[in-house]
Amino acid sequence: MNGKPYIAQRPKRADGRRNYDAILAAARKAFESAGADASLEEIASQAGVAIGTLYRHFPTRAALVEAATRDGLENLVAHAERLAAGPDPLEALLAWMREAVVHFSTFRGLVGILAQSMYDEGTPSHTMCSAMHRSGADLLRAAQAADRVRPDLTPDELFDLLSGAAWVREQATPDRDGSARFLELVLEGITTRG
Amino acid sequence: MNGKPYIAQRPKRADGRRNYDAILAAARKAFESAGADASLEEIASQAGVAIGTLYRHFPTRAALVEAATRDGLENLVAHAERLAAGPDPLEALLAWMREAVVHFSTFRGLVGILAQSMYDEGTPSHTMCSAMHRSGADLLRAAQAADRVRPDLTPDELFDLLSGAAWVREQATPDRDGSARFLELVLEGITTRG
DNA sequence: ACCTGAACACCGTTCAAGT
DNA sequence: ACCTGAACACCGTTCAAGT
Repeated sequence: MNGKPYIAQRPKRADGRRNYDAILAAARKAFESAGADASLEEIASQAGVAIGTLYRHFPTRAALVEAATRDGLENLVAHAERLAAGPDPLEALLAWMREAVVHFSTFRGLVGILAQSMYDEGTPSHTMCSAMHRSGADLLRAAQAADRVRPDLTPDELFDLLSGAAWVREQATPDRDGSARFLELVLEGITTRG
Repeated sequence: MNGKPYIAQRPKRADGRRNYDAILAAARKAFESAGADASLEEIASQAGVAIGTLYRHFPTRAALVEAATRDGLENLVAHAERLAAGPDPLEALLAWMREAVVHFSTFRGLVGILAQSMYDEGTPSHTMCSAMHRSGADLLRAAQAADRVRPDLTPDELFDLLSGAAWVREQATPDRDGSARFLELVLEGITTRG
């Protein structure tokens, strides 16, 4: 429909770059403690800038969230490539799944944003999400080719399972995090048994 | 910590009851279209009452959500009892799980509220949630006693799986709802195979 | 090119005045 | 016992004025 979604860019001028970095650092801290709907005014004030400066660099909340989580998604993609080179395609997939669940639940509300991004091209994180989606799909295909995962499982279904696990983790309290067990149970359902 | 959570009560006076019902109807509609964080002012205005009247009946958003979903949870408990009387304990559990997932995802944000209520006694829906939790646990225990479900699955784990499925459904668009398949895959992981 | 902060809009929440 | 709506607070968002 509309044009390309706005992707935040690190400014070239020194003062702009300093503020950009300070806002991102404050945003990550705020998201982790208050979730994806943390107060933008609070973030600006923690970063020591006026609210207009935050909006100049990140015109929408989605752009700020995307910038704050870009590194993590890139790491996930890079790690998938390293894992794909390993000997055991099932172990590679499982290790990546565990890592993905942890990243998806970095802060409350993130997994919902990622799930929407996956299927909405109008979203800042859509491109990164698609790349990550492809990484996971590649690992899945390899594990299926080796007859270690049921052949009828699609990449979309894999991501529903991962997102569900991440959501459980996002809801968890330190004393009660069911996401590891959740993933374990899911794996029982998708791995092939001899 | 603090006293009992406030549970909304249907008033005795006719005008109060009329408003109470109108607010609930408007709230259900608003929650379904805008999620659990729908505008309260909009709900009051749709119900034809002043904002103060909404607050008089439902002093917190949680109280309004609880009142709007109380019937559904009661039905779920009642249905569990009927199912428990049936001949096949696995079928009973599965039927109830499917129904629970649908109810948990009545509107965006509900499953998160329910998940919190399950473990936070300070919440209006805690009592209802606990009753529902017991219903599910009973069906689970019966299916395990019949050797149809893995014996090491706990009720808390069952609810994590149900909540994850409901969350996937909550995110879904009409053309893409992966929750049925999600549940199917989960069932592969928890049923015992001969 | 970047920053500031006042200004406006919207919504949640409370409460004094009413019937 | 219940209703009304003004009042206050808080936050998102824009924009004119500045460097």
